[in-house]
Amino acid sequence: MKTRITIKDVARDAGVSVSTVSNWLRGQEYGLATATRDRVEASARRLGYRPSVLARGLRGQATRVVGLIVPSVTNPSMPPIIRGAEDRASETGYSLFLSNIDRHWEKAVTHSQAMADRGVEAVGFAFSVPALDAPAARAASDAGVRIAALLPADRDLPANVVGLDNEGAMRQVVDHLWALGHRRIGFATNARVTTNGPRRLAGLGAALASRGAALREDDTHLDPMQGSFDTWAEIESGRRAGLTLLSRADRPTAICAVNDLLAIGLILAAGDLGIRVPRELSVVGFDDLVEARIVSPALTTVHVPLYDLGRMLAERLLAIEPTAGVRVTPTLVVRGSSGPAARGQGSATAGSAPTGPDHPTRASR
Amino acid sequence: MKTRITIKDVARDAGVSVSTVSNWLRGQEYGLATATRDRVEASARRLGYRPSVLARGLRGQATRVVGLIVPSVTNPSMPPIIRGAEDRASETGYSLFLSNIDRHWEKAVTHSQAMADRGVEAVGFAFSVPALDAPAARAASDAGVRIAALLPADRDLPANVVGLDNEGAMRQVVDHLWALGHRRIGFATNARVTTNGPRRLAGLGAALASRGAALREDDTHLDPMQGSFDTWAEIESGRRAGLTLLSRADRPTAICAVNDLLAIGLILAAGDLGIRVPRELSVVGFDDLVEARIVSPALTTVHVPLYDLGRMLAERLLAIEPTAGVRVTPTLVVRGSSGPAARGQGSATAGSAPTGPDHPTRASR
DNA sequence: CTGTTAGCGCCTTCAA
DNA sequence: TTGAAGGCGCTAACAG
Repeated sequence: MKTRITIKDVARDAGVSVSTVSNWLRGQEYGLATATRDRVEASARRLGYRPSVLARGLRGQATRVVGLIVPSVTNPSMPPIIRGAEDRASETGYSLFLSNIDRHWEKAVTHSQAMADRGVEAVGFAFSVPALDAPAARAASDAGVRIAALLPADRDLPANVVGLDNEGAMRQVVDHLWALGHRRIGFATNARVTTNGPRRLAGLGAALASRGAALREDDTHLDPMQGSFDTWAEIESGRRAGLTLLSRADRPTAICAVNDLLAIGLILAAGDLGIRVPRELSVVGFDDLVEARIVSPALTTVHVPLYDLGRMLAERLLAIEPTAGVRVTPTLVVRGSSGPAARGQGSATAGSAPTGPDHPTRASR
Repeated sequence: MKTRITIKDVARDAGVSVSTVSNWLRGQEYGLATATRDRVEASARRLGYRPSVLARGLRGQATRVVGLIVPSVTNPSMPPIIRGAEDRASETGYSLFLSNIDRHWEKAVTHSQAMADRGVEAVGFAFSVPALDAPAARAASDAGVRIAALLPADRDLPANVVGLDNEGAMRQVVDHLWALGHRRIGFATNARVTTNGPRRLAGLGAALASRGAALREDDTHLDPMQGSFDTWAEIESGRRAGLTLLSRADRPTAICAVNDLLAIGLILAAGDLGIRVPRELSVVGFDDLVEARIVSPALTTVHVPLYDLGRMLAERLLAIEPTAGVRVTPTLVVRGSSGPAARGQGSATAGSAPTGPDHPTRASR
């Protein structure tokens, strides 16, 4: 445990005053005699001097730290977002505080305060606050910290918000399924997906309505999903939803899931019931996680540019002035889990390989 | 952007001196008159005072921040580790700096310096440094920062190391496969898995040798895996390995993968080649990611307690004094991807369902 | 029991 | 072009 070497040590070693070293630190703006500069630079390097960001921050300067609060690190959609944010931040020499709240929303308040106490310049929320004026966000901004968030894109898009256009995405999903002949499309979600879930459901309903069809009440299922918070639990919730929606003779020919995890659960449920995907049932997910390419059949899903979302969020965290909100419309990627609607509802049609026909326009895994 | 309220404001408001407030802050150790304490507490609460961790840190106190450097956030084995570390840290009121280096090992140095500059008390490395004396770790400890790491458990287990017993795990794998009649067991890895990979390979060899069998050179494959760093790329590298190892009439009856991602790739490769798993080929993974339960058949794999590993690592980050190293031996979990060895190598035996027999001792998904 | 004082490492006027 | 002094918010002696 060496004792930290300070600006003073460098000054003494170089035979100059501390402020000279300080000037040198802050760049060449103030003209320094080249000789002096070299001396300072030499001793700084030789001593292995590293300025203390702590002390700088204390003086009201930039601490070069931003915080990110995520609802759940283990949710597979988060890592790409985190990576995007971290990449963007570190490009500008910033570090990232990460805070996982495991969907205990009340923790967001304490964690954002903890961040503020540690002098972060800004804190970002990844899908965690329903609105920017939620308690956690308020706590942060009361502490003089900038805030930004990743949210569903509603009609008005506040500054510093990266908004996900759920409705636009669901419209694409319906376009796709409709073209395949599906008229009865169901929806599976759970109580966990609180911000995007309702929008996706509403988006599905609206898209169907615009074609004169309707979303049947009994074709939607919201799993209560209490207890464990982990990824597998979310898949299981999709499976339960699937069991409920599919255990009827009169069932939809396609089901959209609120996210890929649920969709994987739906595929498992279909397997449990001996329903073949996509021949007898089409399944569409949301997010386009790696997992979507692992299940079989591979999932037709809405590709959300998670990494970019993370970058855009960090962008707003780093900006001094509020930045205009962006609306991001994700795009559908078609894989093996969706196919032509079965003629008679629930009854299989003939032919084709188990994994379904490989349509040329389809994405490979 | 309010101006921050300081200890001085509280002091003035309560009509006491700053040091009285400071004493109050640091707990009741110093006897304070109850009346004074109440007054201070009241004004602090009313003003919404929050002590600055920055200033405290400057005074050489605890900053209550630890750092964690991970090779890749998007690698599915990391989130549980991060969650474990974050949970443990926040239990004690600590915050976590997260740093993603996307397997650019040289970044570990700059990032751990950046953390040190920001006054972290300790930095942890998750599988990222081959040894505790690597440059990044050295940089941190030169700056007077404690360090800890998650590493393969070698013979000697230094303090502050959480060591994973790869050899013990591979022994269990071989026990299992051997009992199923497998005598030729292959191994698939890639150039990315640098710390655990070689140990797992060696462990497999040793376990086979102890039974008088040998690991054949041509039954092992190391995919170079250049380019993209994402999860799917790792799965693809497993697929390439599988294609190489399995495209021969004379092939092993079982293959172990260095991790679950590669194992999933092996299953895909088997599918490509029309080789049925587990009837004609057994596949065993490592890590027990959620993904292992998503593929079909579900993966027989080594369950690594990632969350606990994260906690144990954080435990060492938080401890002032070096803590003894721990050796963690993961345990095998048997699922659908392993089964009895085919009689004639490469030729299928009769009977059983496509997904393989559901042996009673097997774990369900 | 409470107040005064002197820094922690750095930056920022203001002089020299 | 360089130096001296003061202060950021807090703690830690030491007085009172």
